[in-house]
Amino acid sequence: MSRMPLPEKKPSAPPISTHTQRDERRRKLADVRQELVLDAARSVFFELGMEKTSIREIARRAGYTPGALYSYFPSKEHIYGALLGESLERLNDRVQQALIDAPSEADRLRAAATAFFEFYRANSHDLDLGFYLFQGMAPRGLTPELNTRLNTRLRDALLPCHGALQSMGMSSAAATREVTALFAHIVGLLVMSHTGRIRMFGQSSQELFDAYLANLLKRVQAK
Amino acid sequence: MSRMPLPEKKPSAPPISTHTQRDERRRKLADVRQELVLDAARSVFFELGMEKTSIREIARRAGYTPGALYSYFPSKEHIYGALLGESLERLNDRVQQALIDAPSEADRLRAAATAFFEFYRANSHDLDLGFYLFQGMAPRGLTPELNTRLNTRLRDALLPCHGALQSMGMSSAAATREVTALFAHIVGLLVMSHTGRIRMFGQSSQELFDAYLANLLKRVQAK
Amino acid sequence: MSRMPLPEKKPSAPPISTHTQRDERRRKLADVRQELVLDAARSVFFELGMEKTSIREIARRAGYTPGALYSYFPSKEHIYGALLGESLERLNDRVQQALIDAPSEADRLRAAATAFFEFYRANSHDLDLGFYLFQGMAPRGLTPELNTRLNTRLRDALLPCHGALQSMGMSSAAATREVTALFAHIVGLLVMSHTGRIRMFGQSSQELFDAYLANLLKRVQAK
Amino acid sequence: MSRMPLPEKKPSAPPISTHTQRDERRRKLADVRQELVLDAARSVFFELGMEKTSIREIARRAGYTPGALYSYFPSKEHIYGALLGESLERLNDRVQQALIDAPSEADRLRAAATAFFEFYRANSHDLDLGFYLFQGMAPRGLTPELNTRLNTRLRDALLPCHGALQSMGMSSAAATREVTALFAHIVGLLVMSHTGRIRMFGQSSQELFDAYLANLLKRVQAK
DNA sequence: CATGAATGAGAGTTCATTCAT
DNA sequence: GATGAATGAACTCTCATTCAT
Repeated sequence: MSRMPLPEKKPSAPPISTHTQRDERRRKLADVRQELVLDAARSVFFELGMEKTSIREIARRAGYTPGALYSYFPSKEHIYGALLGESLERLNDRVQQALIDAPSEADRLRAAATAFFEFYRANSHDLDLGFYLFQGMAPRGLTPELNTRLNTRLRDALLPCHGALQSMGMSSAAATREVTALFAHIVGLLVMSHTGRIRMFGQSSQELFDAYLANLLKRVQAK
Repeated sequence: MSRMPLPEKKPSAPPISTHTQRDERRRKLADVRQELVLDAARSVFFELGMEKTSIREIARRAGYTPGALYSYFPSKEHIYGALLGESLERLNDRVQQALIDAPSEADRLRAAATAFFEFYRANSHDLDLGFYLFQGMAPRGLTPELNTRLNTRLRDALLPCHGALQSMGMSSAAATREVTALFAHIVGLLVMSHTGRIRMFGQSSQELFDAYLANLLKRVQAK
Repeated sequence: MSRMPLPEKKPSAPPISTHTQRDERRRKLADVRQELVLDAARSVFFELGMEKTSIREIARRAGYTPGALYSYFPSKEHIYGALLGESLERLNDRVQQALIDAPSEADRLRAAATAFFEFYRANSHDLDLGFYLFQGMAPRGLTPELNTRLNTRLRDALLPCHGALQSMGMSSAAATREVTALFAHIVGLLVMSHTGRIRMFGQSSQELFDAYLANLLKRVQAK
Repeated sequence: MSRMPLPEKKPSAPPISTHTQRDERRRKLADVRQELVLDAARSVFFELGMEKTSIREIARRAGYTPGALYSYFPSKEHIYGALLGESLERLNDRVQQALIDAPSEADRLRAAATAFFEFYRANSHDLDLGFYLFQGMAPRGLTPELNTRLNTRLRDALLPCHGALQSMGMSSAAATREVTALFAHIVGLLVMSHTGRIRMFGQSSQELFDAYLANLLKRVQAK
């Protein structure tokens, strides 16, 4: 990402903006402004939820008029796509962070899985984002490229768990199966927590998660 | 209201419509028509999804004008409520059916859980219905009574699993915990199956469910 | 209004319902039920106001279905017409009542005018009724006969004032002028009281009415 | 963004649109269009009356789609509010105009009151506007600020009468009382004129107003 | 007389998106 | 790049009235 400095090039010439330089500046500005729109979108979406989020409101908070947003994103769906992208980056950050001080493989598994669970437990709206966009295999109105990128980042977030399981002696296939199940369990717990079903049974999603994780570890170590 | 019995039949007398008879006929007609509306609603909803379902479209398919629906249901949400109600009845039917030929308690657990899982796997829209209405503990625009009824029926569908677990020696509290986890796992698997995440990992929700169930049984029997 | 008893007529004959008798009975029943509808209409209208009054709600309170009301009144407007008719009867009753113990002509004027004012001050909805129906000279959807009857009863309620003024020496023309002005003043005060304009000026409609009446009396007696 | 000042004028240079100029032009255009909507609204309202005035019809006449009106006004009530605002401005204009050539205080009172009366007599729909919005102290869906502004302008229109009465020796409190009564009388006369009640009594609202005013003047001067 | 299902017209409002400027 | 006016389609819901039964 860093750019090599050019030590000497036309030192006497007045600093004329070249095409590339100007383009770069522009792109940077555009990026900053796009980020501004995303910030607004996130704030709206986190405050009002998916259904009540409107282009108008996002524009208002970003200090733009509705039409302006279409310079940055081709549709509402793409804004959500970008938000989801950011969300997945944050998720990966958390998971990586959690791994730093994990001595054993078992600790790595526990740390990564817990970070994953905690991320979505604490930020339920990030979960909503994913659900909104992944209704059926064809993610709403997104480009296949974006879709692939998002999928990859989701996988990435689960990779440490997979790695740990393998390191603990599991075959890759078995590890994948376990990771998928773990993922599903987490999602299930959180969805049901959101919709109040877990409270209905007098349970706590956290305890249930811990129990699942403990069982998983036991299973792995038993082999 | 009681009617004198006529010892000797008057076979020639024409069958006089009593009040109750007429009322009954009417109620049946009304029920039929309400069911017609629900059929239309279900078809719209299953085809277009919750978000794109509109009163207009339901009415169109039912052969009514939009306003007419309001004779049958006081609001759009109530139509969903009725749909969900039916769905839960079907779910309970399946679960009960599955229990009929289950000799052992372990079989009962397996049968009930599998029926539950299969119901939603095969009818993914029924799962959507529940999600739409249970956004947060306060189901959209439903009366608390209806809400309670729906919750109860959901619980009912899981009761056999709970019973089986207890019969196998679990405490009630532990059984509840396991049932909740089972429920969450099923929901997680199905939600992720819907959204293509499971295929993404090259897995099958059915196999994952079987594995979860097997583990659960092993855990129970180990005690 | 009383009905002559028929001392002896066919004492031996079995009491066969004649056409007229049956019709009479029917009419009475119809009247009773019509009154029931009006009671319901009044209660709705007084509670919810003109705008929120609906045929449905009236029917509901009267224990009928909407369609049934059309047996009694050809339109919503006619129900209002009937309500206004009743209202004017009550108004006349009050005015007549007030006159009973009025010794002098001045007292009669004061009593009648005050009764009129008080009636509408205390029952603001009765005023609304009149306004709703008399939008422009063509009273909404009423028959000319009903309209004339209503106008007559309104006049009747003001007649005592007119009479008193004449008895105090005014010409009929002058008395009419004064009565009209008095009526207008009352209506103005009440309308403005309704809409909060009088409070806005820190005044009370009652005091203003008293002042107007005092001035009127002074003017009459000065002649 | 700053532009180097050119000491020597380039008289041939074309007039460059500055930001402010463009903004101004835009605002003017917007104002014109808003006025267009108001014109349409007024025409609908004056033709069909308040109750039958719909956003759709206003839009149709203004050459817009319904949704477009919401760029100009946040709700139907706000359109009425704007209409009433204009109306009150016109009223105040008339009153001020009438005061110009009034030599004495008595003339001022007469001129102001007559202008007020005449305004509403000649433009009965302006009176309706006020009534629609001031149903109860809380003008429908208006902001408190707009409400206050409207109230103030109404008061303003009556202020000259108040001032004249004071100048003629009345206390402020007494003047307020008289102005309120005058206002009520005018409203009463006009309302009853509208609804045909005054014609019913063979009277003319104008003569009755003159008589009231004459009496008021007499009372003031008698003191 | 009464029902109650149904009509049909219409209400106000919202919103993603477009596009001339 | 940004504006903001405008579209056009859609939304849920309400209501007086009608009419076969």
